[in-house]
Amino acid sequence: MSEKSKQRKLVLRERLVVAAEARIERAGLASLRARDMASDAGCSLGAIYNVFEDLNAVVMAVNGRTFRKLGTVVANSVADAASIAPTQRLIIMSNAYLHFAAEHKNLWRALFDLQMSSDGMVPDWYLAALRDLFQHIAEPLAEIFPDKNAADLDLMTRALFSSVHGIVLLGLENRISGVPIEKVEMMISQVLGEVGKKN
Amino acid sequence: MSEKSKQRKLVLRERLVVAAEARIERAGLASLRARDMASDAGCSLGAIYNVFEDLNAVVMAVNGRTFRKLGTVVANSVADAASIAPTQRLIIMSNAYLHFAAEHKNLWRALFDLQMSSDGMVPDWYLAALRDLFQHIAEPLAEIFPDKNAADLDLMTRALFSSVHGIVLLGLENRISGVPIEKVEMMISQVLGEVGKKN
DNA sequence: CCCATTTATGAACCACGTTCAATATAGGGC
DNA sequence: GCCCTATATTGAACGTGGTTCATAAATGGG
Repeated sequence: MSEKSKQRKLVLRERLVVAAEARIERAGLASLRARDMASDAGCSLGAIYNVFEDLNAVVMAVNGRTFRKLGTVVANSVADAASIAPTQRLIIMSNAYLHFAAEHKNLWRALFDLQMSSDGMVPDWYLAALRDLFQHIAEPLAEIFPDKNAADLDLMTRALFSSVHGIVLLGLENRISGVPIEKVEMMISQVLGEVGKKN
Repeated sequence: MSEKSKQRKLVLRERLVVAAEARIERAGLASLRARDMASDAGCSLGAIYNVFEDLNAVVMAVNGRTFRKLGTVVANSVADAASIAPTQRLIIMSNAYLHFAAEHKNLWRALFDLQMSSDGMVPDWYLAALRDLFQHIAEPLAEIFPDKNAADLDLMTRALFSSVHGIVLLGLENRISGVPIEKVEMMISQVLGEVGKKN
């Protein structure tokens, strides 16, 4: 395969990912259609399968972008906050997470709605992005609990991430909550604030 | 429509729900097929649509049963625990929630995977079941925080339910955690334990 | 027993992801 | 520039699965 071919392949992949992302963002993962994507990207239906394994792979690529954006947003939220108390930093990051989820609800949901656990193949970038996210949480936690060992810290990191994720998830699910976003912020602060009271 | 007709309709509904439940429990919501359900229940394909609006409605009926079972399990876990400290009661209920989810993973996931928020119609029994669940959580919380008003308690109830839900959700999602169930119990205890330390 | 009305049936319809035989294009040797 | 082969592109066709509906069977009152 010539260099030009690889280049065109890459360009088409990009066009397809952009098209898929726009569709998902606008109308949700469930309404993504191969034929729509193809016409958005200005290629034939079959062309999708020349550059991607299947639709799932396209969505995974979209999820990759989303995950990177999410990571950036969370990291930036505490970038210049070295002097802020660790509990506050946790709350700030969680609020960044909440607002990203609220502003890109459909893209954010796609991160978790796409099932991939079935065949056990989780791509490396997914695990890496998750590790990065966890690392940002573990840091303030290590300040709050300087005596905890690595395993305990890891467990607490996962516990808190999961808690915040759950609050955001159900908070944005209007069938369950119908709670305005400021209330969701308060819920996060409540749970994290209690943890921050040390032992 | 005669009385006998209504009776037969009800019987068929029941047979279909049982068939759907078995399929979902065994292989997950995503693998439920109308044709399979019909042959399991010993009726024709079209008969499904005589007694249910569509497949979604069948799954909603299954979810109704699951939700009732879940409510019973959680309620029973603290039925004879009036003398136990409220924080412990919260932990016991959460573990009951965790174990129900772990033992009926596919049925439990179906509770949340089925999208219904789109057309805003949430059935009454769903909201009622949720209210019941929240009530069980609010009770120990009211003991821990006797000074909080109803609105604050409600917020904290939702926050803690969401937290536990998130921990269970990501804890059972092997792509993210791969954490054994005892560790998930520990995470729940950690988060709830901190809250239980009062103010 | 007959006819009207209700109920059940499954073949057919449609939407979609995916495939693949047919077509178009590209590239290299002369 | 001209073939010819290899590679890439295409979109019609296939398989699957939810849903519908014309037709057939069953039901029940007179």
